Amino acid sequence: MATTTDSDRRGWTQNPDAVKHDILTVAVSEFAANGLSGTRVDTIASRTRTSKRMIYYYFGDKLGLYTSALEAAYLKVREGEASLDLDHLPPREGLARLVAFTFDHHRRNPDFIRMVMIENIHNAEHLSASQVIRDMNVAAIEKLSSICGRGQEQGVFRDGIDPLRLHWQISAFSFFNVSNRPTFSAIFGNELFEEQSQSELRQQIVDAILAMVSQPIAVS
Amino acid sequence: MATTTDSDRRGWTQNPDAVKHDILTVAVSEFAANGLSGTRVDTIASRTRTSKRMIYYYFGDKLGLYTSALEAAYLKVREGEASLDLDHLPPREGLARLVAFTFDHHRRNPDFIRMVMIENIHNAEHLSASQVIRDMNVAAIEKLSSICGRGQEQGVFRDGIDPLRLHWQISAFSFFNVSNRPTFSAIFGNELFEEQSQSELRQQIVDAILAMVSQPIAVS
DNA sequence: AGAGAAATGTACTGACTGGAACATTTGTTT
DNA sequence: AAACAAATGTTCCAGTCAGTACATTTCTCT
Repeated sequence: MATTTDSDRRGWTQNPDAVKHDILTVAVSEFAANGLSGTRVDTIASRTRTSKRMIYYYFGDKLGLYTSALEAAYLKVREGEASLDLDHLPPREGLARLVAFTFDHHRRNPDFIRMVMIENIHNAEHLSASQVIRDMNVAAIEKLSSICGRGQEQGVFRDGIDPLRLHWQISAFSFFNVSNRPTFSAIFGNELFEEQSQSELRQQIVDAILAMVSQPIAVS
Repeated sequence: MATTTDSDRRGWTQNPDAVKHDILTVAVSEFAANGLSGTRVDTIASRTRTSKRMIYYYFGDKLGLYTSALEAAYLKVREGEASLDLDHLPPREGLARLVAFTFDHHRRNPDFIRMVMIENIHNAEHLSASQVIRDMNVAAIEKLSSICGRGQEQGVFRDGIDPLRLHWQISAFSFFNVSNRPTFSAIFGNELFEEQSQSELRQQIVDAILAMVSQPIAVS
């Protein structure tokens, strides 16, 4: 709930950007909470400073709003990731930092995770339509690629690492940890999701990833 | 699609069990495809040999049907797992087999995965109500526990392994691989999901898990 | 200032959808 | 066989909800 900076619409002044932004913020939260068909346009409207009329005015229909909300969610999260600068770190530390960051970042952005879950339920058909999103994510892989490249040059990483697979693995842990928390803790209890355990899990994952990129060692 | 054994209702004979089973099968597939609020009771009914009337007769309301479908999905999948006997294998092989099996089993049961995804979107509130499901899953952990115990006795596994965390990690990989395939391949292409890559991923995961339970080795 | 465009308010509707009412048939028990 | 219970068929309805029609206000440009 950011204090609307440039837009304190006192009394009553037009401010299209603020209105759009307001709608999108609420939309993300509603869609993330209730899914595409579970969300009511009227509910979104009522949580907004504006009216349902404006939703249709700016976003056409429910699907248009959903797609925009999806993009907004991706954008916000990828922005957070961009703040991470790893190039000045040695490869192993850089990778460790990246993994730990990803783990935490996912935890901090449950709405984003939920939007992705929902999009997966819908077979990513709306995401596919968004070039914006594709570009952002490819950029994320490049960061990983660069670390891998440096690591291999310096001989601290093994050859033949596929950055995409690495990304897949890092994501798997970090994503699952948030996405499946409800069922997991309904079945096995909440223990794994308390702070202490989460720290340990994060460390475990960092170690696992590092082991995976290291020179192979025969295990007895 | 088992050939309805005891129930070929030729002409017109009552057969409550077959009707219930019929409804549940369709319900799982519809709910898995469209989510809770995205699913239409009428659609389920029309895909059934019976009518909407019977859905309400046996399951009360939409939520009741959904809950039963969820249980049915869990039951079917856990049955498949029960067929896996690992006690006669040495611990390392047993664990490797379990991990590989889990990976494949999840791939073979996308509807189950989707039901769990949906349930997570709903914060597991319906699953929480089902004692049946909790019991089944706890049983799954016990299988893992037993392998760990044997491995530690024999000195091939390190001490302090927590079976629950192990399960968490195995699930993370295997689940994510199915649940996030749509978004992942929309963004990065389908390469990782072709047979060849999937085999390699599976092996990679088996190795990672085995490394994790092995006696620790300092890595340069 | 005034005219056209952009933005917003208000009230409404047509289709969809979960669920119920009412009626009938099939099975079971004594 | 009759009476009761279980199962099924048919029809309809009342609430919900995405989307629209129509009217008005604010902004921008000349």
